[in-house]
Amino acid sequence: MLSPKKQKFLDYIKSFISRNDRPPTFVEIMKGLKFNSLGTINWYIVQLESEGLIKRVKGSNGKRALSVLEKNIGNKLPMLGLVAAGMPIEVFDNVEYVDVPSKYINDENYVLKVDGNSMIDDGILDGDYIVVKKSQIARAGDTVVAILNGEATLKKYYLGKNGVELHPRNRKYNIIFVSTDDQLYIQGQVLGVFREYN
Amino acid sequence: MLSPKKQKFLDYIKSFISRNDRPPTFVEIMKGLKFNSLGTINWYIVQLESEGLIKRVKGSNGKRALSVLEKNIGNKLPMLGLVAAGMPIEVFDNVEYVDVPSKYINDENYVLKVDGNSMIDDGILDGDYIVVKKSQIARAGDTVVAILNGEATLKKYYLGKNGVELHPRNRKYNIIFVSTDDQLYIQGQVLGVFREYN
DNA sequence: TTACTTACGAGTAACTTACGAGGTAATAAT
DNA sequence: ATTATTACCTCGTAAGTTACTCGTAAGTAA
Repeated sequence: MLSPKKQKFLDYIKSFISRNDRPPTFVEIMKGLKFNSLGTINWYIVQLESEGLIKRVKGSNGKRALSVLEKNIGNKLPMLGLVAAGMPIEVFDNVEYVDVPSKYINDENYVLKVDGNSMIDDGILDGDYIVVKKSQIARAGDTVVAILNGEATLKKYYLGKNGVELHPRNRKYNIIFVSTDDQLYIQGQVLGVFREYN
Repeated sequence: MLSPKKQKFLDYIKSFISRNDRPPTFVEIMKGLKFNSLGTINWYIVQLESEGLIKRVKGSNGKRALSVLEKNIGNKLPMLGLVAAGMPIEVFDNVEYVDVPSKYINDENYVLKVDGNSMIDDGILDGDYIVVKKSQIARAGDTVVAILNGEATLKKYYLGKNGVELHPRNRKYNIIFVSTDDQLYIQGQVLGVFREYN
């Protein structure tokens, strides 16, 4: 938990970057935050770096520059894209971060937005968000994001007599029996679902 | 069991953290709780720590050493009880705190666990958690927690020709037309739903 | 040179901790 | 019926630590 002053310092850097599309120099921070010494700025930078919240990188022209790591963006996970039945996952180019319960915060997790109704009988509706944990394996009964022959899909994973079965949860769709000819990758396991009302 | 004064003290810390995203200083607690001595604050802290409800993070002493145990930390809201169709809300006596997206953290919100299937067609299943905002009013289309003649229920709120209608979202249940003889209290508006998989 | 980053020593205010003392109120002992 | 005893709570202040700030100087890359 960051002290208020460090938080303010970090917020300034973030907002500077979003305003100017480049990180501030030490002098700019000093003026913006009304400090009187570069030593103070450096002290904060060292502190924040040691706490893993920012890192220093070489700027484009060789001068040093700061960059803020994504991980400090609140209790948020990247929403990587849409998952819809029968389509590759559509990845957004500018990733949004969405607020999730803090227990899900972890490097292995990400968020997808659900497109379509293939899981409607499990209460996963079009437009819901799912928290996915990267994982190549699944247990029977897990809800998983799978890539079958290049197409992504959200299904329940089961083991039947003849191997893996992917069950949609919508009576209109059929169970998929995965044969040995098929290429199946489990991409992740669904940990949670959430939905917002306005 | 905690004495009332200690409970109040602990509650103050918890609510401070959820309001400000950081633990209070001794002075802040002193002012907030209208004590006149830091010694009193320290006495409570020592007491609560020895009862295992609080811990100090920074070893010996130092600034901002106060921190509440994980159980109470973070983005949690009280889960006040169960809401089931046709029953008063069942209030738990020892309130649990559940993790929710941080945007929902605020004194007006709380969490209920859903018991029953009256909203299944809206993807709200038995066992799901709902985030509820205390509110006596509702807009048409809102999902609300309402008390109708003493019975709590989770329904969608609409205005029909003859006044308020409460719609379940399960074909097996009927729409409730609220008459002027009925006592209807809107208790809160549902802001979000979430569900966990194991 | 110019524009910037790093490093260091030292000071101060903010904050926590320790300690001694005292004041109720309830229960037990005389 | 008075007096200890104990648990619970409150105060004031001194001492100890840390977080933050400064100024200055040296280092590094275009």
